[in-house]
Parts: sequence; structure tokens; C-alpha cells
Amino acid sequence: MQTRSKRPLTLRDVSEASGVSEMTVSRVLRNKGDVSAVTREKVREAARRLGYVPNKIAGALASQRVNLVAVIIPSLGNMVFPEVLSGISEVLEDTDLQPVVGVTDYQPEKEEKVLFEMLSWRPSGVIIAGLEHSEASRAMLLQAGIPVVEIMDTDGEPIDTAVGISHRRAGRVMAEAIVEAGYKRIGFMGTKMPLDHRARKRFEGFTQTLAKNGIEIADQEFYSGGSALAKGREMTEAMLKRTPDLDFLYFSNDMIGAGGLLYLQEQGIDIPNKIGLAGFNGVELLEGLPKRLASMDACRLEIGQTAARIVAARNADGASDEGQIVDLSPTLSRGDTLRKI
Amino acid sequence: MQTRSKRPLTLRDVSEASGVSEMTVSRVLRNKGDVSAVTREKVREAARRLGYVPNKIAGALASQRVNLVAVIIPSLGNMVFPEVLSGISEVLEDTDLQPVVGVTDYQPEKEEKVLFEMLSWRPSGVIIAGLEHSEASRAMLLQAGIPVVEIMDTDGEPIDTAVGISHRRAGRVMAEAIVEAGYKRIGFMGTKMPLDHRARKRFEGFTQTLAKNGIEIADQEFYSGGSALAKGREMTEAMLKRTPDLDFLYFSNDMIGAGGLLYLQEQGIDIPNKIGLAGFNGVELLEGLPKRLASMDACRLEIGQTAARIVAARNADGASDEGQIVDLSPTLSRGDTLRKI
DNA sequence: TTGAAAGCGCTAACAG
DNA sequence: CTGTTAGCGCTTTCAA
Repeated sequence: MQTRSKRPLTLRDVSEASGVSEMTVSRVLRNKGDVSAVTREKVREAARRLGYVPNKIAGALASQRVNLVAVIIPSLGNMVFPEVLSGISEVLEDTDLQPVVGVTDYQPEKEEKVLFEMLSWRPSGVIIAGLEHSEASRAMLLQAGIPVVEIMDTDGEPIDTAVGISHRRAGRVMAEAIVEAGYKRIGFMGTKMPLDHRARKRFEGFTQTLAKNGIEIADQEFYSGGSALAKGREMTEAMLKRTPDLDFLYFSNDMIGAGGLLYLQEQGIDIPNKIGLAGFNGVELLEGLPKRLASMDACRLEIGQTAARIVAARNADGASDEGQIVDLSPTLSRGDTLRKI
Repeated sequence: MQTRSKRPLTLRDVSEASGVSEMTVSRVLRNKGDVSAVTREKVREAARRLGYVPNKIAGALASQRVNLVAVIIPSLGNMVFPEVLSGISEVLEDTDLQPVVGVTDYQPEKEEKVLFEMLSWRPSGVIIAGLEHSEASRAMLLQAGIPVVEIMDTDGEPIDTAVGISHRRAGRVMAEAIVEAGYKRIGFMGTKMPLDHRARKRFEGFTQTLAKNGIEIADQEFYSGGSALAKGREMTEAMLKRTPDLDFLYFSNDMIGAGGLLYLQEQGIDIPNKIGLAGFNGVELLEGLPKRLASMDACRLEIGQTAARIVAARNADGASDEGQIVDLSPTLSRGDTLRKI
């Protein structure tokens, strides 16, 4: 270990310090090619002593290989994407690939920018949330010449490969369960995010199925910003004041659902008989609530794992299953807030 | 836009397509140096038409500049680090720097690995959580020759610069407030994480101040894994069964605190008179709970912003305030669960 | 098992 | 305002 220096160390420094050619030093440090045990030890020792950190920039340029996988998601703030990331990291840890995360805040322009920025580092693959992208983004992805896995959603045409669930179907399934359970006056609460296509698709599937059963959403409200738990609480109160005869509330995510649940419990309202409730995502948080909120698992972990496996496989054997769509099946959990038939 | 090709486009392709020298193309694409409006337009047009994405690897190697800032944190799973990240991104968005996140899972070996990996991309700065690092990690950081900001914690010796709060003091302040409010039989619940040094320091500050007031922790319990909300609930129940005369519960984080709160409310226990409660972090979630949990803000956003500003400033003017420690003051919010004096 | 030469795609530094 | 010439620090390839 030497004292801080302005210029980072190079292979040449290690080469000189060990009396071994740069090329051989390089081989030792990458465990590539045969090097005699003595030489190897000499090099290792010198590298360690100097505190040498290889320059991947130079390495990548020379080898035309970057062990990075770009992961592009809308947000880190709601527990769903961190869980997808866990799935990805878990799988990539057994390979030499590494995830690099970019966040878009649900903004197509930002997605475009982040994507451009990441692609300019020539990653070995892209895992990106959603099937909706700007023309420019699609073009970049197409041009990149690397595996592209679009995750979370399967309702649409993937650029290359998709892994996710059908949110339209998720909305339908939930609507069916609610109708079967005999609820009739249904309210909906969600986020004010026109660009959250998956929430939109769930809502569409939901209302369509209700319509098929002769039911129309009786009331609805959308929020943005603030504590989701508090918003769920407030919106529920407001909606029930406005439309007192509702007998079911469908929340676009578990967090606002939990807020609604807490509020209704405080009011001493009989759940699920007087009013039933359901959210979406199946987040871990639900386990600690006074009643388990009905919800639907979005298969977050599995999506991450599968996507990562696809990227890893393509990098390993170049096998190309382009056009593949992996459609996972979310499970509905009725919890304690959706009455049995 | 052309069809997918195996070889990514290079500057030379744009040069040929536009009939302008590579150097000038490079200047246009980086908005660097004076280029005539016509030439500029010609180049832009060609680049757009081809769908050219510059190769930052080559650029970085040539210019010896990488606009990346390594951000190394223990976890994405608990809402505290994502908020720090927001602070960082927010500030860096006004610069040409970009954060790249690495996660250590609170494991020193993983920290070492992630750090090595990131430093090998020669970033322009490092923002890393905590002041405790392995010898090797410290050495790398010292050698790197770039700004290093250690965040979250100020109880210790920074390698270069630190931005955070004193967790020992945070523990002390909370203990003082609890003692002043007249509570005497105090229970503690936390995570089973010997490597979460900040939680440890809070606990130390807490118990020391209690001791100074002649009080000893009456009961304590640690958990690991599972839903924090559910764990808080379970641990609270178990602890009160074991030690029924407790009059205060201090939780090492808000999530388990919320679980405890929900449980006690269901039991109809008088909060804060029969039992007082407090957590740590001041998370947004608290706003939606039936009672606002007493907590202490960890200044997450501000820490992120400040750290990013320091890195950005050092990159801009090279001004070096090494050794600086920015010690922020968390505010105690009594909420509804810590009785007034 | 080791080494020498020739780039990877871009930009700094000069010239014109 | 535009072009030319050298590398950046590695790895690939080929020879020894």
C-alpha cells in the first residue's frame, strides 16, 4: 500500500514492480492463460502491495466486452422495483455480469436519456421495465445488438423478449373475484399517473370485466404525491362521504389499500361484509396489518430472476430466443378483506 | 435509423456519412469548441439518421474523465437509502455527473468487492455509507485519488469527508426525552445486525444516557428477516407478555415501531400514557398511521444532497476541503406516542 | 509459458 | 473554424 498518488496505477507499474511483462501481468490478474506458479505469485504480490485496481475502461475498450447489464426502472420508492432488483442481482451474482440501475421516474424523456447514457457504456444486456417506449428508445434498443428484456408487463409487443404478467388479466381476475363474492357498488382509487401503463391496464381489465357483469365503477379518485398510506386513508374517507353506499374498494396499490383498511377499521366498519377491500402487489408490509388485505402478487422476484437468467444465457451461449414472452401467473390472495362466496 | 447490425456504429461512420472529419464530428456531438452552424447540422443529422450512440468507454479512456459517481449503500429495501439516493440524483442532475449505485447488504466483504468493481471504472467520486470499512476498502479509497464522502454517520474518523448525523447523539437525545417524560421501565427492539454500526451506536448512546439517569433497559429483543411490520407486532406482544410492567418501547426503526403501535392499539392500550413508543427515521409512512409515532428524522434527503454537492464542487473547482465533517441535526418529533412532560 | 506489436474508439493538443 | 497526429491502458493475436 502506498500513499495517495495523483495518477492511478497501471499495469505497467505492476509490471515494473514485479519484473514481469505487462502481458503476463494481465494474464495473471485475469486468470487467463497458463502462467507459472512463481510468476503468478510474484505478480499477485506486487499488485497487492501497490494496491493496483485494474482499469476496466481500457480493458473494455480492448476486449470489446463489458460485464454490465443495464437495468432501467421507473422508481425505487415503492418496494416493488427493489424486489425485482433483488431477483436480478441474485441471479447475476453467479455470473460475471453486474447490474447497473437507472431510474426514469415514469418519464419517457428521462427513460430515453438514461437509456442513451447507459448504452453509451456498451453493456452486455438491457433489462427495462414496460413495453411502452418512445420511438427513439425503441430504435436505440433495436440498434444496440444486445439482449433486451422488457419486464413487468406482457400486454404488448416486446422489442426482443418480455417477462412479466398481464396486468389486464390481473384486473380482470380481481374483478371476477369481487363480482362472484357478490359486491356491487365498487369504488376505485389509484395514482394520478397517466404514464404508469401497468396501472392503466389493470384498471382497464378491471372495468371491462365489471361492465361485462353489468356493473360500472360507482366512484373513483386519483392521488399524486405524499404518503401513500395517508392518501389511502384520506381518499377512503372522502369517497365514503361522497358515495356512502359503496360495498367494495379496489386500490391500485397495497399501500393506499393499507391506509384505507386502517381508516375503515378505526371507523368500526365490518370488513369484509359491509365493505370489501383489495389492493395490488402482495407487498410484505401487508403481513403486519390488523387484517390481511386481499391482493395480487406481481411476481416481482421471479420476474427479476427470469429476466437476469435470459440475459446471462444469451451472453453465455449466444442462444437467441428472441421474441419470447414469459407470462407469469400472479396469485390472488383473498386475505381477510374479500369475502368468500 | 437503420436495421440492427452486429457492429455498433462509430464516430467514423458518422464522419463518413456526413463528410466531416471525425474530430469535428466529435466536437459537435460534445458541444465542444466552435463549429459552424451548417457543419453542426450536417453532423447532427447524420448521427440521428444512423442512430449513433457514442462509445463512452473510448471517450473516457481518451479524456481520462468519467462522469460517474459511485454510490455505495447497504440496502435498497427500507426506504431510507432510496431517499438518500433521491437527494444525490437531484443535485447531480444539475451537473454532468451521474450516480451509479452499488449495494453491500451490510457485508464488509461485499462492500470491498463492490468498491473494487466500481473503482475499476475510475469514477469521479465515491459516496459511501458509514465510516467502518475493511482495511482493504480504506486503502482503495485512499489510493483512488478522487473525492470520497462517507455518509449517514459522523461518529468516527472519515477517510476524506463525512456527511451525516451522530447516531450516538440521536440515541442520547431520545433517551433524554423519554426520561424527562417520566418513563422508567423501558424496552428495546431492534434488528439482529451486528454490522449495522449506526443502529449499534444509537443503542449505545441510548443505554448510556439511561444509565446516567439510573435506568437500565428492562427488556430487549432483536429480529432478523421477515416483514418488519409483522415483526414489530410479534415482538411487542412477546415482550409485553414477558415483561408486563414496561411503560416505554424504543424501536430501532419506524417500521417495527409501526407494527408495535398497531398491536397496542388493537389491545386498547392507552398510548402514550400507559405505554409510550418511539422509532427512528421519520419515514413518510408514519403519516398514515392511527397515531403519529414519535421518531427522529435521519436527514436522509439532506445527507444525499450535501454529499452530492461536495463531490460536484470538488470536480468543478478542485477545491479540497478534505477532512471536513458535516454534522446535521436530526429533529425529534414527539408525535402522539411520547407523552409531554 | 512468455513477450512484442497492433489496435479498441475516442479526444487532447496542435497546426493550419 | 477544421483537420492531423498521438496516444489513453488494456487485450488480442501472433511469434518465440
